[in-house]
Amino acid sequence: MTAGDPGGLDFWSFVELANRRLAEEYGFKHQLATELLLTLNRASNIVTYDLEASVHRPHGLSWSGFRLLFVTWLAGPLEAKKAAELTGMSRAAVSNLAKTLVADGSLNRESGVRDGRSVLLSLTDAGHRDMIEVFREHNEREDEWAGVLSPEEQRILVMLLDKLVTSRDQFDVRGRN
Amino acid sequence: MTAGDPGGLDFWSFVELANRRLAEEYGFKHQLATELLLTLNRASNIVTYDLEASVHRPHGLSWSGFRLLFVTWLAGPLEAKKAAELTGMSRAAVSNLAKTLVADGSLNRESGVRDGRSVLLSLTDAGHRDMIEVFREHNEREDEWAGVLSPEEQRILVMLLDKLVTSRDQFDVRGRN
DNA sequence: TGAGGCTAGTACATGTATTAACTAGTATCT
DNA sequence: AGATACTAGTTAATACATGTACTAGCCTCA
Repeated sequence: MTAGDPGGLDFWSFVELANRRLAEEYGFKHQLATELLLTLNRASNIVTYDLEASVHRPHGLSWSGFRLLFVTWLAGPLEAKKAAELTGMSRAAVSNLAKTLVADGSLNRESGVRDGRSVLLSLTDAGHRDMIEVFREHNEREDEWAGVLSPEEQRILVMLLDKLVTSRDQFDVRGRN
Repeated sequence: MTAGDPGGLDFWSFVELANRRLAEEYGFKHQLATELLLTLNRASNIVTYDLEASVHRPHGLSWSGFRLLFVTWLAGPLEAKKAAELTGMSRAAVSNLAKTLVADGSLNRESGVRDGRSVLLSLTDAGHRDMIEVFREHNEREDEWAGVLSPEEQRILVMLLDKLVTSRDQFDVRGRN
């Protein structure tokens, strides 16, 4: 083995090991960047997985399904395209998801009047009732997560994450269709 | 429409609108937590998607494929289970992915000697060469992303993200199998 | 030593994402 | 008005992750 016994590695000792080898053996330079993106990715995955498993699946919703209903709930009836932008999904994903949510009875889909191509999404009454309940649980869970940071820390974190993604106009970023 | 014309909504005005309605119309309390998790999720998705589209897909790798090869590269030959822990995937995902990466010729899979149930993953020579090149591009791209924050800000961000996920022992978090 | 329980990995069915190709409606420009 | 280009949405093929159920190997302890 080149890296010693990896049996006891946890995430942080892996990051440390990785950074050391990347720098010393291969001469890569941007270690802090690697560490940052690894940590960002991991934090998001852990939190998302927990919310989906503990809140949404028990209500028969996928994480994506929740996100789509959430923006539809709060941003009023909106076009599928807008929903895709706000949720960060592709238009095709919204189209597919909408189909199942309509079948489940939580979403309405009607053609737009101004633009005949567009589709307006809105919640059904049942969908609205469900969202209030699901979001109640979701919000409690979110608070448990966020609560390990002070409000000040939370604000800093939001600010830094925002800065990270909004400054991306500085280079050519690949986004979804 | 209950929410006014949503046509001009971008992510941040949506968050603002959502928070206002959640608080005023429905009486939900943990707005900062909602904002934090929405922002975290979004930042991670945007950065990940960009890296995958601009670096990994052109090399014929999925994001997950890259992650698996990455930990295998740096943490030496390791058991599939360990790889699952480090990448945050399920064991089944590692098993499936390994199958395709072995077929692609970048990964070796051999049975463990100590434990006959386990499987040891390691890079082939070709896989090793590929990783060096792919990671070079990956690391440059990471640096472009991280570079919009000062090193000090990057460190704070890493620290806060770490605090967020490592304090989770305080409550019962759902993790993958 | 052998029964029961545990663990690593895999196969399968399912769900859901992606891209690319397509349809149909809209906008523009002459 | 008509040709052309563009845009919204859907569909189809494909990729991949999940949970569940299973197999096979290990461990313990009586």
